[in-house]
Amino acid sequence: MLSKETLTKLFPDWEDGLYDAILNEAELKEAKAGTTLLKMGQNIKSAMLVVEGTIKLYQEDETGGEYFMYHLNPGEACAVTLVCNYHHEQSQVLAKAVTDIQYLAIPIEFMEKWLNEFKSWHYFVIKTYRSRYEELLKTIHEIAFKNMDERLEFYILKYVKQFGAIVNLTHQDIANDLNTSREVISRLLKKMEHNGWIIMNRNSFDWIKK
Amino acid sequence: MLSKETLTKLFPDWEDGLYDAILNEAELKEAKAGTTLLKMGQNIKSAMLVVEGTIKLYQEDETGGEYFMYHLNPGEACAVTLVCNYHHEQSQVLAKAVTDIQYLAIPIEFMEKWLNEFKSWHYFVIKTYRSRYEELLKTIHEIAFKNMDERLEFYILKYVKQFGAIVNLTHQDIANDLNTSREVISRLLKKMEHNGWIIMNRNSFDWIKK
DNA sequence: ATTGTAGTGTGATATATGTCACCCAATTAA
DNA sequence: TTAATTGGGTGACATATATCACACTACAAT
Repeated sequence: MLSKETLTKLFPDWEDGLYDAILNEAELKEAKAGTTLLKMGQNIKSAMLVVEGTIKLYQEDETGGEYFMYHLNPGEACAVTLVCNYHHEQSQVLAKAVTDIQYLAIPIEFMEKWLNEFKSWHYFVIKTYRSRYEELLKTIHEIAFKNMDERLEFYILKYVKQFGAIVNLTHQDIANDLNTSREVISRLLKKMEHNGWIIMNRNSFDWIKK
Repeated sequence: MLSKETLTKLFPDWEDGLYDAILNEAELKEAKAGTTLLKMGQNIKSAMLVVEGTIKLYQEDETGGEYFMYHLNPGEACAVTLVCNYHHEQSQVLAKAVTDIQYLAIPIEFMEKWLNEFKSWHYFVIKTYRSRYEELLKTIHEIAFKNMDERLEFYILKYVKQFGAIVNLTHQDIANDLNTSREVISRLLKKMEHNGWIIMNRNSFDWIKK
C-alpha cells in the first residue's frame, strides 16, 4: 500500500497538498521485469512515476529497431507522460521495465490541474524535462560522433553505474539496445577482453577497466 | 526599441506583469547571420528568446564536428538557457544565427524569480522544454535508424519548411550540418537529381519532389 | 546419457560511408 | 583578360558495420 512516508522519501521537495493529491488520485501499479509499459504511437492515459525498480526508455523504429536512451529510477518520472494541455497525445518513446517495478499512474486530466495548484509539481515537471533533455543530448552526441566501440563502452558504463560491474546481459541484448547485430557486439567485446577491460563469462561479463 | 506590442504578438499567452518584467530586465540584442551565439561548454549568463530571424541549434563534438538538431524561430526560446536553480551552468549545445537576428537576453538570476512570480512564464518554460525534447527525439530517430540518403531528405525538408523550396546551401554546408563529407552529399544529391526530386544549380538547388 | 536450445566465435562477403586525389566549371579579384 | 578562388564531379581505395553461414559449447530438459 502506498504511504505518505514512501512519497516523502521519493519526492522530498513536494508540498503537503501534493502528497495528498497523489494518495487520492494515483494508482500504485506493479509490473514484472521485461514488461513493455509504453509503446510508440500508443495513446497516453496516465503519467508514470517510478516508485521501485528501473525502467529503460527507448526510441523505437517502425521496422522493429530500438535504441536505448536512458534509465528511470525511483523518484523519477517519464517526461513524455507528464503531458500538459492535450489529451490523445501519442507516446514517442518505448518504455520497458528492466526489473520488477512499482509505479504510480496518474490520469492525465490531473496534469493541467496540478500545474495550477501545486508549485512543487510545476518544478518537478520542469526538472524532469530538463534532465531528460540532457540525457537525449548525450545520446545524440554518441550516435552522431562515435563509432560502435565507443558507444558500446558508453553503454556498458551506464549499465555499470545502474547495476554494478557484473554485466548480466547477453550480446544479443546489447545489440538490440544499440540497434546493431550480435556479431558486432561479440567482436567488440572480444577486443575489450584482449585489452583487459572485461572478463567474459557465459551470459555475463565483468567490467574491470579502471 | 522593444515595445509591449512586439511582446504581445510574440508571446500572446503571457500575463501582463511578465511583459513589464521583460521590458525592465531584458536586453534586446542583435547578431549578424553566421554569428555563433553559444558554444558548447560556455558558461550561460542569460536566457535567449528569439524576436526576429532564425537560429540553428547543434550538438557539437570536441573534435570540431557538428550535428544540426533544430531551428528556433521568433517567439521561441533556447531551452538550455532557461536554467533554473544553478549558476555556472555550461551549455551543452551550439547555437548559430542563420539570418540576421534580434533576441532578448535575460540575465539568469531572473529565471528562478520569474518561475515563482509568473505562472505564464512557468508554462512557457515547460512548453519550451517539451517541444525541444520532441525535436531531439526526432533527431535521434534519424541518426539511429536512417541511412544518409534519408537523413539528407529529412534535413532538406526541414530547410524547405523554414525557408522555401529554393535551398541556398552549398554541399559543404549540408555536409557540416550532418557531420559527413562533401563528396557524400554531392553523390546523394546527384541521385536525387536523377530521381527528379531536385533541380541543381550552382550554390543552390530546388526541391521539387511532391 | 541424449537431445535441444541459447549463447557465443569467426570467416567470408556485402554495403554504406569516409578519405584521397585530382579535375573541371563558374565566379570573383586583379 | 588573366589568375585565383570556390563549388562541384568522380574514380579509387580504406574502413566500419551488416549480413550470412556455420561451428562450437554450456546448460537445461527429458
